[in-house]
Amino acid sequence: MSFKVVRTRVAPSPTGIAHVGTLYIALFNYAFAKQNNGQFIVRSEDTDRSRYVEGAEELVLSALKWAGITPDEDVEKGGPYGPYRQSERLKIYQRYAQKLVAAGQAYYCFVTPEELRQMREEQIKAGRPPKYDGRYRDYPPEEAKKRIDKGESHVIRLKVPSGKTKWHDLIRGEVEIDHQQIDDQVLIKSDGYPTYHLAVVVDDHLMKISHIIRGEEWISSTPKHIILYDLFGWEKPQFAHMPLLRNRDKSKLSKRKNDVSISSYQQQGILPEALINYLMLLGWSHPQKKEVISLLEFVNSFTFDRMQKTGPVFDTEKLRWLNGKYIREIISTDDLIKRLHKFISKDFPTELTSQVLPLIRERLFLLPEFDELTDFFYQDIQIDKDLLIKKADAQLVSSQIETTIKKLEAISNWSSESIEMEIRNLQAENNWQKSQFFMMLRLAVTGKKQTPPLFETMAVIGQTTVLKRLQQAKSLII
RNA sequence: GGCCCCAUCGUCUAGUGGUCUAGGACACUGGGUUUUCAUCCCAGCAACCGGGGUUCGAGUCCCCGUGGGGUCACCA
Repeated sequence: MSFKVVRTRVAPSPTGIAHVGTLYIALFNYAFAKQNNGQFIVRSEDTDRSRYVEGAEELVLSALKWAGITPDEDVEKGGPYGPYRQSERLKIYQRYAQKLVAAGQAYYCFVTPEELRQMREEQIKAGRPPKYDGRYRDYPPEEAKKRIDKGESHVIRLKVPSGKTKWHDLIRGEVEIDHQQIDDQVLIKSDGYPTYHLAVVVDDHLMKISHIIRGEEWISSTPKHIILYDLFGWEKPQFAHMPLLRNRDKSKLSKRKNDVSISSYQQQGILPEALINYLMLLGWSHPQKKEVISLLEFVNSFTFDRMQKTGPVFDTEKLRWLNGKYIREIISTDDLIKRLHKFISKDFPTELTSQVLPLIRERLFLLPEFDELTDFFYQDIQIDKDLLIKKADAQLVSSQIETTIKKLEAISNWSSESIEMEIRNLQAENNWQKSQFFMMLRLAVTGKKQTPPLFETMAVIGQTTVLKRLQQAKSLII
């Protein structure tokens, strides 16, 4: 290996949403580059004008940054090997394609897409594999030039040599593919844009990419790329083909069958750390079996030999657990408050945050759940009368509330400790059933069956409001 | 269909010939703590795709099946 610096890249095509699959691949590229003090690059693969979506580029970049996968070079910040947008590099691809034509390693082809389609149909009908028949392979260049000068539509195809391509894949070991499987690839389309295969090789070489870490779907295309490296006489990068993320039915992860948009996880209140952590665990495992892993730890401990070759199912039930774990154990309180900010209802009284947060933190798995866990602290509540008297008759409940009100009214230092003392004494003195009495109070004071611990909750709600709610509950019963 | 890749609990995975009556995590079930829920703790359920080899010994190596996936575009 004579690449002096490890440089990796991810090359999304701006065709819509920021996809978790892109983040997955980016994560491993980033980690490997950083581990080796190298650079991680994001290149925009926008050579398909028909699928181009305005704004998609920024979407991907901002999603990567949100996740902490910050590129060293990209379309926005540039870098020494720009431009990083393929549509701005058209002349470069043309030049290299022409070199191949001049060397007799590529050729002009005038078959139209319609003719190709027909050709394939006939081949399939005849039970043969659909393949370009190479009819312009040996077409005289002078003839071709004439037709081009007349303005005839054409493409440039690679004259794929016979033989086999073999490479050592960092994840899969030796892989060998016969060139028989490969058509004479189109290098330059009739619109003058390069195809992926030409552009990716030219750019990766020019941008000094040392390691190509990409999805398994590219394995069968790898010979096309290696052939080009060889034809140009360029040093070949290392290849690592990652397992493909799957749907539940094991098919390739798709937006039809799965939530694949990074922004959707942002909106659901998934922390970037949790998402990244979850992604690390798909196909890779920590040598000490750790499961909660920071990006930095991942960068330091990643190795290709711990990669699994099977495509993992992208099943996010574990992601939710990880998110809760980060919320309650990993990130700091101040940090949590910051992240909660855009999810908290505008009516929420900010001054309550520090008191409420400790009470609901361990109940919080997704950031937006904050509101439903805390609304009764500051909003008017609805009390279900039937639930109040479900475990005891109305008369008893009424007297329970009345006595409780008296006791609570008398408290001069309103705190969870003083509340607890009064209420526990009350329960013991009257020998009321604990679960009935406490649940009744909970319902009366919060309107909910499930809340944080009662005394602490009451302490936060405040003496006046608690008493008011108890009165209200009592009036419901009579 | 050709070619390529892959195959351990429902899911994510550990496992690189013997320590595997296969370990962990999520989920699920039961129990404990507890005024509810949640957290936490404990326990349980649950897998080496099948068949042949190689070997004293195979989840681990080889072959054949089977199954799944990917790919065969002027999309990436």
